[in-house]
Amino acid sequence: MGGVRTALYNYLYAKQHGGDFIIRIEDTDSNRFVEGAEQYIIEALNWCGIIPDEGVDANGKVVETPSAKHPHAPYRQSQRRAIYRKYAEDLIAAGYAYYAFDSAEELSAKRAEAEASGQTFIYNQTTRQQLRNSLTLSEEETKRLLEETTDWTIRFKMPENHIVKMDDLIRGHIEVNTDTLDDKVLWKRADELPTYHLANIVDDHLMEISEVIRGEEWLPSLPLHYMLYKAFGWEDTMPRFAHLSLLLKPDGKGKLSKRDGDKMGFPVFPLKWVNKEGEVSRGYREDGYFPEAFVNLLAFLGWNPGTEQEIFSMEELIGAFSLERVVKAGARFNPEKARWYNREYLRMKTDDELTDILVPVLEGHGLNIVDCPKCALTAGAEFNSKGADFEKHIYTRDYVKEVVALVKERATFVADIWTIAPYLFISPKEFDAFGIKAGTWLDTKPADPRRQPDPRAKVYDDTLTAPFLAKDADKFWKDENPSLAKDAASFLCQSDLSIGSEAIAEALEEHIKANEWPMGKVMNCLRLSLTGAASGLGIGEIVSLIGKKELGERVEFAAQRLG
RNA sequence: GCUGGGUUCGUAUAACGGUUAGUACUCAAGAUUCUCAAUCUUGCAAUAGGAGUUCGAUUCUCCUACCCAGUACCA
Repeated sequence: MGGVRTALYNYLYAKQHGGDFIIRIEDTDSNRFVEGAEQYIIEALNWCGIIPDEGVDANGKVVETPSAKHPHAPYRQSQRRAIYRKYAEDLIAAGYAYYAFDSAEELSAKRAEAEASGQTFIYNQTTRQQLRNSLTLSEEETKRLLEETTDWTIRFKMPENHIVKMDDLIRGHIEVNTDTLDDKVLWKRADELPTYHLANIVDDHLMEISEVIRGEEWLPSLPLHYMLYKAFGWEDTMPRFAHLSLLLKPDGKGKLSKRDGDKMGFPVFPLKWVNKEGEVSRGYREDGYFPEAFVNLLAFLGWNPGTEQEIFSMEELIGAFSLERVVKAGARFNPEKARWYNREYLRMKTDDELTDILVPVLEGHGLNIVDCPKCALTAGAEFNSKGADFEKHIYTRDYVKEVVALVKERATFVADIWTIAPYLFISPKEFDAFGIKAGTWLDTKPADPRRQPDPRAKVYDDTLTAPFLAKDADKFWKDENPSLAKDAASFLCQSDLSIGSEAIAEALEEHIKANEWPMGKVMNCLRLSLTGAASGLGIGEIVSLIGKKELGERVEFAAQRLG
């Protein structure tokens, strides 16, 4: 999420200023190569609608050879090896860097030693004179080691007592004394690759990068980067910098990590990711978020337009974004608000768009959706007036669309439409004892389906044959006069159901009142019979969709089952 | 430890020296309804602490506390 947000801000900034958004793969650590990571990044950005102008071709592949559209290729630093060494050597020739021959083991031993005596070992101007490098060794010795050993490095020679004056687009002016900095490794002989610091500065220069918008973890390296630009003599074309605060975990302390998502039940990855060990991290895409909602909520994590508008399309974001309005403090991610954003976007979608997404979900639950009634003829479907065959589980797309129109205002994700009202597709075979005990006749409230996956939905998937608790049935069927539900149902069967759900409900209510039946009880018993649950859609709406035949069968089945 | 950055309702944020400190999410209550949602209305809730500058500080300065990052031959 943090990475996508950083990319998004870069993209918005670039597009707003008529610039290009370039993808460069900074893979200079051969030990940390992760199979598939590069493709994942490109796919994730693509899903978000962040389309690079340069660096990635139309097929989503990182460009390796220069062309008019991709003049700075290759865009993988591992394929730019040849470039960096020259620049590192130039730095040495100019006295800004030196060869260091201390092995990684020697250095970590020194660090451990210093730590044991309560101190910190730093490779800097006070220690470099006691270490093995081209500053302390003779020229011949240096030359010999360069040829005979393969694990030397090139380090930046940080000057003494120099105040580096920096400007950050978000944080303003910052000053740091070089005495607090160390001699960073710029180039490693072991894998013939530069470190981030060198590769980044060289490539940003070569690729004519004008703005660097990156995470706050880079702020401590900024003075080094300033010094490098100065050493190269590139100060005039140095990019401007902006350091973004980090995303924090929803509770407690620290920055957002993969584990938080697992623990709190929300994704921290844009797309599902499976690592080498087979560990699965869920993704926003797979969880049912709209990319527009994801982008919108990410944009607002650490930025705001200063107005009260909260819903922004990518186009609007490009217009409104500004680094001046990026917040300096770390932003804590709020999963509730994330869901709210998705709900808002779901409501903005047309019924057709939502239906397109819902159909595969329904098919995944074993339902058959056909585009037209005629298509189903060969399958032998017998549709009700709305286009549903409950026995064979075949439904027209138009029927699905009606369900979408009816249920979407209660849903956060498209898949919720099924979870909220499976009974609009499948006859309930089991009845929710919890629902019977809840509702009006006993004083407990059912769980809010918004907050949790509705446990009642499981009734349809898992427990079709689970026995209904006899004492609950007793309570329901005998004490609450639900036989009136049967009478109400037979009234409906004799009525015209093509008059619309509101008219149906109205007629039914009049009938109940005329007979002086208890309204709430009759209605709720009817709902339980039709849906298997004690709460949900309006009776008129349900009846209008499922039709007389299904209505009669469901009430009859409920009476048998619960009676 | 050191260096740098940060700190406004529970959360995201607004107010860039003068406001009854606003908005959204969450939560609570009410209206509505056959239930549950949705919707509408109302409500709860914050300037980390302390000095200073100023007629006046959320806003500027300093100190303290706390949080974050860096301190790798990682990015």
